[in-house]
Amino acid sequence: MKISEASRQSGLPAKTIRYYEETGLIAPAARAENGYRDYSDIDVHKMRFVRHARGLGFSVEVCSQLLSLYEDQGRKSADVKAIAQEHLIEVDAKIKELQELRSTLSHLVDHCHGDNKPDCPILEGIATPVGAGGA
Amino acid sequence: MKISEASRQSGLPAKTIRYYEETGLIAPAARAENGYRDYSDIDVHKMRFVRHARGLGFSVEVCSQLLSLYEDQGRKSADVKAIAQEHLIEVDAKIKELQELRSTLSHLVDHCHGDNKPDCPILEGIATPVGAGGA
DNA sequence: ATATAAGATTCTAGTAACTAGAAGGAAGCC
DNA sequence: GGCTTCCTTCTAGTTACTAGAATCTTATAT
Repeated sequence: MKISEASRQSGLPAKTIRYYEETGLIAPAARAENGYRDYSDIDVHKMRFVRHARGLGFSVEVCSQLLSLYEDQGRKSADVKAIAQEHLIEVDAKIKELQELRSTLSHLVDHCHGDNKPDCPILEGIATPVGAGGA
Repeated sequence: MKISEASRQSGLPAKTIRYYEETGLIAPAARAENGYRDYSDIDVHKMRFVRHARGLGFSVEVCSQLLSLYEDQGRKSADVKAIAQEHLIEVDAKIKELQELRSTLSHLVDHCHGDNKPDCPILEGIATPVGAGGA
């Protein structure tokens, strides 16, 4: 099948498929006589794997490792688990960071009147965060 | 003061200060006779404002708007509040997205034995996510 | 047969927000 | 004078695509 059909079936934009090939995440596609890329169902299956892995927030580089493991019948599930756990830790850290940021932001918003006057606890809070100043 | 001191006091790397100047987020610095950038305490104060705003996750572009409002004595706090609220919505969306992703990831990790055998629910879960297949 | 539209190819460049490094001039200190 | 550090500018690399241009192929309609 041609790239547009592979795109439809995999859920990856055609541009992204070419990009993944160019950067080595997926293997170079077979070529039809006219030079067009020619994909098999297996190719599409791998694209979907990549799309789902990306959707879980794995970097392209890690997706590449996961795809290798997926294709390696002799893999150890421990290797996969280690990668996933490491990612989980990063995700947790990111969530925590965002929650803290959200909390600060939310407090600032709550204290701002939001009227025609220039007094603004949000701007003040940014300029002088609590615990950034005094003794 | 020179850029290294402004960097120290503001918490922004010198490279970042130059970058912010180049991209217009902060005004071009005054120059000493030798051509070195020369900063005042007010400049540093603005840098800190920017650093904190960035720390709250505002984009550089929005930081620029916030800085303008901060410098505008005739501002309306409603304008600031609108910007902050919009950002809060985005942060909430991002947190939700990460939490959902975390949940999926965590389930997959929990079901993987993590041993020497190739059977791996994580890889299977990526290849065929629940609810991606059948009737 | 031809006109045209859709889909394929490649290459370049732009996005966000820096960060690293190179080449070279200036300052400070012994 | 020499050494180290700091300053300057410019270029390029990072992550993961996305948009657009120029060109070629294929399919469809008349």
